[in-house]
Amino acid sequence: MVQENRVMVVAGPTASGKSALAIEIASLFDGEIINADSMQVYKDMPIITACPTEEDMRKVPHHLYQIYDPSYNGTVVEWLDKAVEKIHECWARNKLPVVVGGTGMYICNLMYGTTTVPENTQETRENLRALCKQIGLRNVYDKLAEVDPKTAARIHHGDTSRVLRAYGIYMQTGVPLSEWQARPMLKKLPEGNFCSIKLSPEREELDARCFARFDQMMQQGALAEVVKLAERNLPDTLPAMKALGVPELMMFIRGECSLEEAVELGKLHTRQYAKRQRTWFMNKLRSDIFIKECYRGQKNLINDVKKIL
RNA sequence: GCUCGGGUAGCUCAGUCGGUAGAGCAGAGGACUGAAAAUCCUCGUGUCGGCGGUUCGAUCCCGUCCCCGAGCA
Repeated sequence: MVQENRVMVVAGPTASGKSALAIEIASLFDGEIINADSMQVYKDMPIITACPTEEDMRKVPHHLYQIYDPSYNGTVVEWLDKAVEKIHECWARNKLPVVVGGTGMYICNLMYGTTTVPENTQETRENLRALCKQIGLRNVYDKLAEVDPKTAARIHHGDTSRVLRAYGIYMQTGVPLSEWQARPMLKKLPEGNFCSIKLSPEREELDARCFARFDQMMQQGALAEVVKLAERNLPDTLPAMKALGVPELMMFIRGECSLEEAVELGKLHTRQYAKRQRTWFMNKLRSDIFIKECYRGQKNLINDVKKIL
Protein backbone atom coordinates (compact mmCIF):
# COMPACT_ATOMS: atom_id res chain seq x y z
CA MET A 1 0.00 0.00 0.00
CA VAL A 2 1.12 3.54 -0.68
CA GLN A 3 2.67 5.35 2.28
CA GLU A 4 1.07 8.53 3.52
CA ASN A 5 1.94 11.88 2.04
CA ARG A 6 3.78 10.48 -0.91
CA VAL A 7 4.36 12.39 -4.11
CA MET A 8 5.33 10.47 -7.21
CA VAL A 9 7.38 12.44 -9.70
CA VAL A 10 7.76 11.29 -13.29
CA ALA A 11 10.43 13.19 -15.18
CA GLY A 12 11.93 12.78 -18.62
CA PRO A 13 12.47 14.48 -21.93
CA THR A 14 9.69 15.28 -24.33
CA ALA A 15 8.16 12.25 -26.09
CA SER A 16 9.69 9.78 -23.64
CA GLY A 17 6.29 8.39 -22.70
CA LYS A 18 6.16 9.96 -19.26
CA SER A 19 2.51 11.01 -19.59
CA ALA A 20 1.47 7.46 -20.39
CA LEU A 21 3.52 6.19 -17.47
CA ALA A 22 1.96 8.77 -15.16
CA ILE A 23 -1.53 7.68 -16.21
CA GLU A 24 -0.59 4.07 -15.62
CA ILE A 25 0.72 4.82 -12.16
CA ALA A 26 -2.25 7.00 -11.27
CA SER A 27 -4.70 4.32 -12.39
CA LEU A 28 -2.96 1.55 -10.49
CA PHE A 29 -2.31 3.42 -7.27
CA ASP A 30 -5.40 5.59 -7.03
CA GLY A 31 -3.66 8.76 -8.03
CA GLU A 32 -4.23 12.06 -9.75
CA ILE A 33 -1.96 13.77 -12.20
CA ILE A 34 -0.40 17.19 -11.70
CA ASN A 35 1.23 18.91 -14.64
CA ALA A 36 4.85 20.08 -14.37
CA ASP A 37 5.24 21.36 -17.87
CA SER A 38 5.73 25.05 -18.48
CA MET A 39 3.86 25.03 -21.80
CA GLN A 40 0.99 22.67 -21.15
CA VAL A 41 -0.32 25.21 -18.64
CA TYR A 42 -1.51 27.37 -21.54
CA LYS A 43 -4.90 27.16 -23.19
CA ASP A 44 -5.73 27.03 -26.87
CA MET A 45 -2.65 25.07 -27.86
CA PRO A 46 -3.17 21.50 -26.66
CA ILE A 47 -1.96 19.87 -29.87
CA ILE A 48 1.31 21.71 -30.31
CA THR A 49 2.17 21.35 -26.61
CA ALA A 50 1.28 17.63 -26.59
CA CYS A 51 -1.24 17.98 -23.79
CA PRO A 52 -2.96 14.82 -22.57
CA THR A 53 -6.06 14.08 -24.63
CA GLU A 54 -9.59 14.29 -23.31
CA GLU A 55 -9.64 10.52 -23.30
CA ASP A 56 -6.56 10.50 -21.06
CA MET A 57 -8.18 13.01 -18.77
CA ARG A 58 -11.24 10.81 -18.44
CA LYS A 59 -9.13 7.93 -17.17
CA VAL A 60 -7.70 9.84 -14.20
CA PRO A 61 -8.06 13.40 -12.92
CA HIS A 62 -5.53 15.80 -14.42
CA HIS A 63 -4.60 19.13 -12.83
CA LEU A 64 -2.87 22.34 -13.95
CA TYR A 65 -3.31 21.71 -17.66
CA GLN A 66 -4.50 24.59 -19.84
CA ILE A 67 -5.07 26.98 -16.97
CA TYR A 68 -3.67 30.21 -18.44
CA ASP A 69 -4.51 32.23 -21.50
CA PRO A 70 -1.53 32.33 -23.88
CA SER A 71 -1.29 36.08 -23.27
CA TYR A 72 -0.39 35.35 -19.65
CA ASN A 73 3.20 35.10 -18.47
CA GLY A 74 3.33 32.18 -16.07
CA THR A 75 6.24 31.72 -13.69
CA VAL A 76 7.94 28.97 -11.76
CA VAL A 77 6.78 30.05 -8.36
CA GLU A 78 3.22 30.60 -9.39
CA TRP A 79 3.20 27.05 -10.69
CA LEU A 80 4.88 25.89 -7.52
CA ASP A 81 2.18 27.38 -5.32
CA LYS A 82 -0.55 25.78 -7.36
CA ALA A 83 1.23 22.43 -7.47
CA VAL A 84 1.72 22.37 -3.72
CA GLU A 85 -1.95 23.23 -3.25
CA LYS A 86 -2.98 20.39 -5.56
CA ILE A 87 -0.71 17.98 -3.72
CA HIS A 88 -2.32 18.87 -0.42
CA GLU A 89 -5.75 18.43 -1.96
CA CYS A 90 -4.82 14.99 -3.23
CA TRP A 91 -3.56 13.98 0.17
CA ALA A 92 -6.75 15.23 1.79
CA ARG A 93 -8.70 12.95 -0.56
CA ASN A 94 -6.32 10.06 0.04
CA LYS A 95 -5.09 10.18 -3.52
CA LEU A 96 -1.53 9.78 -4.72
CA PRO A 97 -0.33 12.93 -6.46
CA VAL A 98 1.63 12.08 -9.59
CA VAL A 99 3.64 15.07 -10.79
CA VAL A 100 4.65 14.69 -14.41
CA GLY A 101 6.40 17.02 -16.79
CA GLY A 102 9.48 17.95 -18.67
CA THR A 103 10.28 21.27 -17.07
CA GLY A 104 13.27 20.46 -14.90
CA MET A 105 13.26 23.78 -13.17
CA TYR A 106 9.71 23.32 -11.97
CA ILE A 107 10.34 19.83 -10.67
CA CYS A 108 13.59 20.72 -8.94
CA ASN A 109 12.08 23.78 -7.30
CA LEU A 110 9.26 21.63 -6.02
CA MET A 111 11.52 18.91 -4.65
CA TYR A 112 14.54 20.85 -3.45
CA GLY A 113 13.12 24.27 -2.65
CA THR A 114 13.11 27.68 -4.20
CA THR A 115 14.51 31.12 -3.51
CA THR A 116 12.48 33.94 -2.03
CA VAL A 117 13.47 36.46 -4.69
CA PRO A 118 10.51 38.56 -5.81
CA GLU A 119 9.46 38.42 -9.40
CA ASN A 120 10.39 41.12 -11.88
CA THR A 121 7.23 42.95 -12.81
CA GLN A 122 6.04 43.25 -16.36
CA GLU A 123 7.01 46.92 -16.19
CA THR A 124 10.56 46.15 -15.05
CA ARG A 125 10.93 43.65 -17.85
CA GLU A 126 9.81 46.14 -20.43
CA ASN A 127 12.13 48.81 -19.05
CA LEU A 128 14.98 46.35 -19.15
CA ARG A 129 14.29 45.36 -22.71
CA ALA A 130 14.27 49.02 -23.66
CA LEU A 131 17.49 49.69 -21.76
CA CYS A 132 19.12 46.72 -23.39
CA LYS A 133 18.13 47.91 -26.83
CA GLN A 134 19.44 51.36 -26.06
CA ILE A 135 22.83 50.62 -24.50
CA GLY A 136 23.39 47.00 -25.46
CA LEU A 137 23.44 43.86 -23.34
CA ARG A 138 27.14 44.16 -22.61
CA ASN A 139 26.65 47.52 -20.94
CA VAL A 140 23.76 46.20 -18.87
CA TYR A 141 26.07 43.43 -17.78
CA ASP A 142 28.73 45.98 -16.80
CA LYS A 143 26.18 47.87 -14.73
CA LEU A 144 25.23 44.60 -13.07
CA ALA A 145 28.89 43.89 -12.34
CA GLU A 146 29.09 47.20 -10.44
CA VAL A 147 26.10 46.55 -8.20
CA ASP A 148 26.28 42.78 -7.95
CA PRO A 149 29.75 41.47 -8.82
CA LYS A 150 28.99 38.06 -7.36
CA THR A 151 26.12 37.39 -9.72
CA ALA A 152 28.00 38.92 -12.64
CA ALA A 153 30.85 36.52 -12.03
CA ARG A 154 28.47 33.60 -12.09
CA ILE A 155 26.59 34.35 -15.29
CA HIS A 156 27.84 34.93 -18.80
CA HIS A 157 27.64 38.43 -20.26
CA GLY A 158 25.83 37.10 -23.31
CA ASP A 159 23.13 35.36 -21.33
CA THR A 160 20.29 37.78 -22.06
CA SER A 161 17.66 36.44 -19.74
CA ARG A 162 19.90 36.02 -16.70
CA VAL A 163 21.68 39.35 -17.11
CA LEU A 164 18.38 41.20 -17.45
CA ARG A 165 16.77 39.38 -14.61
CA ALA A 166 19.68 39.91 -12.23
CA TYR A 167 19.86 43.60 -13.03
CA GLY A 168 16.09 43.90 -12.84
CA ILE A 169 16.05 42.42 -9.34
CA TYR A 170 18.50 45.05 -8.18
CA MET A 171 16.61 47.85 -9.91
CA GLN A 172 13.36 46.75 -8.38
CA THR A 173 14.40 45.81 -4.85
CA GLY A 174 17.68 47.62 -4.31
CA VAL A 175 19.09 44.32 -3.11
CA PRO A 176 21.50 42.36 -5.32
CA LEU A 177 20.31 39.01 -6.57
CA SER A 178 23.26 37.29 -4.94
CA GLU A 179 22.03 38.52 -1.55
CA TRP A 180 18.55 37.23 -2.22
CA GLN A 181 19.96 33.92 -3.25
CA ALA A 182 22.12 33.65 -0.17
CA ARG A 183 18.98 33.49 1.96
CA PRO A 184 17.67 30.04 2.88
CA MET A 185 15.75 28.16 0.24
CA LEU A 186 12.04 27.84 0.74
CA LYS A 187 10.93 24.23 0.90
CA LYS A 188 7.20 23.97 0.63
CA LEU A 189 7.20 20.20 1.11
CA PRO A 190 9.76 17.97 2.80
CA GLU A 191 12.09 16.33 0.33
CA GLY A 192 11.41 12.96 1.89
CA ASN A 193 7.86 12.97 0.55
CA PHE A 194 9.02 12.53 -2.99
CA CYS A 195 9.69 9.39 -4.97
CA SER A 196 10.92 9.97 -8.45
CA ILE A 197 11.27 8.08 -11.65
CA LYS A 198 13.44 9.30 -14.44
CA LEU A 199 13.23 8.27 -18.07
CA SER A 200 16.40 8.89 -20.02
CA PRO A 201 16.06 7.17 -23.38
CA GLU A 202 18.92 6.78 -25.81
CA ARG A 203 19.11 9.42 -28.47
CA GLU A 204 18.03 7.28 -31.39
CA GLU A 205 14.89 6.01 -29.78
CA LEU A 206 13.90 9.43 -28.58
CA ASP A 207 14.64 11.22 -31.86
CA ALA A 208 12.42 8.81 -33.74
CA ARG A 209 9.61 9.42 -31.30
CA CYS A 210 10.03 13.20 -31.35
CA PHE A 211 9.85 13.25 -35.15
CA ALA A 212 6.90 10.89 -35.34
CA ARG A 213 5.06 12.90 -32.76
CA PHE A 214 5.58 16.15 -34.62
CA ASP A 215 4.09 14.56 -37.76
CA GLN A 216 1.21 13.35 -35.67
CA MET A 217 0.62 16.85 -34.29
CA MET A 218 0.45 18.16 -37.83
CA GLN A 219 -2.12 15.53 -38.72
CA GLN A 220 -4.16 16.45 -35.67
CA GLY A 221 -4.41 20.07 -36.70
CA ALA A 222 -1.42 21.81 -35.13
CA LEU A 223 -1.31 24.29 -37.99
CA ALA A 224 -4.91 25.41 -37.50
CA GLU A 225 -4.18 25.85 -33.82
CA VAL A 226 -1.20 28.09 -34.53
CA VAL A 227 -3.14 30.02 -37.19
CA LYS A 228 -5.67 30.93 -34.52
CA LEU A 229 -2.89 31.98 -32.16
CA ALA A 230 -1.29 34.04 -34.90
CA GLU A 231 -4.55 35.91 -35.42
CA ARG A 232 -4.32 37.25 -31.89
CA ASN A 233 -1.08 39.06 -32.68
CA LEU A 234 0.38 38.43 -29.25
CA PRO A 235 3.91 39.65 -28.53
CA ASP A 236 6.44 36.99 -29.46
CA THR A 237 8.18 37.55 -26.11
CA LEU A 238 5.43 35.65 -24.31
CA PRO A 239 6.37 32.15 -23.15
CA ALA A 240 3.45 30.55 -25.00
CA MET A 241 4.60 32.11 -28.25
CA LYS A 242 7.91 30.34 -27.85
CA ALA A 243 6.47 26.86 -27.46
CA LEU A 244 8.23 24.47 -29.78
CA GLY A 245 6.60 24.51 -33.18
CA VAL A 246 4.86 27.84 -32.70
CA PRO A 247 7.58 30.16 -34.02
CA GLU A 248 8.33 27.70 -36.82
CA LEU A 249 4.72 27.40 -37.99
CA MET A 250 4.34 31.17 -37.61
CA MET A 251 7.15 31.57 -40.12
CA PHE A 252 5.18 29.48 -42.58
CA ILE A 253 1.99 31.45 -41.88
CA ARG A 254 3.85 34.69 -42.58
CA GLY A 255 5.06 33.20 -45.84
CA GLU A 256 8.71 33.12 -44.79
CA CYS A 257 9.23 29.43 -45.49
CA SER A 258 7.47 26.38 -46.82
CA LEU A 259 5.41 24.12 -44.60
CA GLU A 260 7.96 21.35 -45.07
CA GLU A 261 10.74 23.63 -43.87
CA ALA A 262 8.71 24.72 -40.87
CA VAL A 263 8.05 21.11 -39.92
CA GLU A 264 11.69 20.17 -40.34
CA LEU A 265 12.75 23.07 -38.13
CA GLY A 266 10.14 22.18 -35.55
CA LYS A 267 11.45 18.63 -35.40
CA LEU A 268 15.02 19.81 -35.16
CA HIS A 269 14.29 22.17 -32.28
CA THR A 270 12.30 19.50 -30.49
CA ARG A 271 15.25 17.16 -30.71
CA GLN A 272 17.63 19.82 -29.41
CA TYR A 273 15.26 20.60 -26.57
CA ALA A 274 15.08 16.94 -25.61
CA LYS A 275 18.85 16.95 -25.25
CA ARG A 276 18.75 19.92 -22.90
CA GLN A 277 16.11 18.20 -20.83
CA ARG A 278 18.16 15.04 -20.65
CA THR A 279 21.21 16.98 -19.51
CA TRP A 280 19.18 18.70 -16.81
CA PHE A 281 17.57 15.57 -15.42
CA MET A 282 20.76 13.54 -15.65
CA ASN A 283 22.74 16.02 -13.62
CA LYS A 284 20.23 17.69 -11.35
CA LEU A 285 17.46 15.29 -10.49
CA ARG A 286 17.98 12.52 -8.03
CA SER A 287 15.82 9.51 -8.86
CA ASP A 288 14.66 6.30 -7.21
CA ILE A 289 14.05 4.60 -10.52
CA PHE A 290 16.05 5.33 -13.61
CA ILE A 291 15.62 3.70 -16.99
CA LYS A 292 17.49 4.35 -20.19
CA GLU A 293 14.51 3.93 -22.44
CA CYS A 294 11.09 5.33 -23.18
CA TYR A 295 8.02 4.05 -21.38
CA ARG A 296 6.27 1.58 -23.64
CA GLY A 297 4.26 -0.32 -21.07
CA GLN A 298 7.11 -2.22 -19.42
CA LYS A 299 5.60 -4.35 -16.66
CA ASN A 300 8.72 -4.63 -14.51
CA LEU A 301 8.79 -0.87 -14.27
CA ILE A 302 5.40 -0.84 -12.61
CA ASN A 303 6.59 -3.49 -10.16
CA ASP A 304 9.55 -1.28 -9.28
CA VAL A 305 7.21 1.63 -8.72
CA LYS A 306 5.18 -0.50 -6.34
CA LYS A 307 8.30 -1.12 -4.24
CA ILE A 308 9.22 2.51 -3.75
CA LEU A 309 5.79 3.91 -2.93
C1' G B 1 28.80 25.76 -78.88
C1' C B 2 29.83 30.92 -76.94
C1' U B 3 29.77 34.64 -72.82
C1' C B 4 29.43 35.68 -67.74
C1' G B 5 28.97 33.97 -62.61
C1' G B 6 30.14 30.04 -59.24
C1' G B 7 32.74 25.41 -57.37
C1' U B 8 36.21 26.52 -49.85
C1' A B 9 33.85 22.33 -43.10
C1' G B 10 27.68 17.90 -43.30
C1' C B 11 24.76 22.76 -45.28
C1' U B 12 24.84 28.31 -46.61
C1' C B 13 28.73 31.28 -47.51
C1' A B 14 33.14 34.75 -46.12
C1' G B 15 38.34 35.24 -46.97
C1' U B 16 43.51 35.06 -48.35
C1' C B 17 46.52 42.50 -52.64
C1' G B 18 50.37 34.57 -53.34
C1' G B 19 53.04 32.50 -47.08
C1' U B 20 47.98 25.86 -46.82
C1' A B 21 41.70 29.36 -44.10
C1' G B 22 36.90 31.24 -40.83
C1' A B 23 31.64 32.61 -39.63
C1' G B 24 26.46 31.16 -39.16
C1' C B 25 23.64 26.79 -39.14
C1' A B 26 23.96 21.47 -38.28
C1' G B 27 26.56 17.84 -34.85
C1' A B 28 28.73 16.54 -29.68
C1' G B 29 29.12 17.82 -24.59
C1' G B 30 27.83 21.21 -20.69
C1' A B 31 25.41 25.17 -17.63
C1' C B 32 20.83 26.45 -15.39
C1' U B 33 18.33 29.46 -7.86
C1' G B 34 10.88 33.24 -9.57
C1' A B 35 10.12 34.24 -18.31
C1' A B 36 13.14 27.71 -18.56
C1' A B 37 9.71 24.33 -24.77
C1' A B 38 13.56 30.24 -22.30
C1' U B 39 18.66 31.85 -22.20
C1' C B 40 23.65 30.71 -22.55
C1' C B 41 28.91 28.28 -22.65
C1' U B 42 32.80 24.94 -24.82
C1' C B 43 34.49 22.00 -29.11
C1' G B 44 36.35 23.84 -36.35
C1' U B 45 42.46 20.18 -40.73
C1' G B 46 38.92 20.91 -44.61
C1' U B 47 42.74 16.80 -51.39
C1' C B 48 39.94 25.63 -50.57
C1' G B 49 36.58 20.96 -58.01
C1' G B 50 40.78 17.78 -61.05
C1' C B 51 45.40 18.16 -63.62
C1' G B 52 49.38 21.05 -65.28
C1' G B 53 52.24 25.90 -65.37
C1' U B 54 54.54 30.44 -63.19
C1' U B 55 56.83 31.01 -58.26
C1' C B 56 61.33 29.81 -52.96
C1' G B 57 56.05 28.98 -52.05
C1' A B 58 49.36 28.65 -55.09
C1' U B 59 43.30 27.71 -52.36
C1' C B 60 44.44 32.77 -54.38
C1' C B 61 47.81 34.30 -60.71
C1' C B 62 47.88 31.60 -65.80
C1' G B 63 46.35 27.35 -68.92
C1' U B 64 43.28 23.29 -69.41
C1' C B 65 39.52 19.85 -68.14
C1' C B 66 35.08 18.52 -65.22
C1' C B 67 30.51 20.02 -62.66
C1' C B 68 26.42 23.75 -61.30
C1' G B 69 23.61 28.39 -62.43
C1' A B 70 22.21 32.54 -65.70
C1' G B 71 22.24 34.57 -70.48
C1' C B 72 23.23 34.22 -75.86
C1' A B 73 22.89 30.96 -79.79
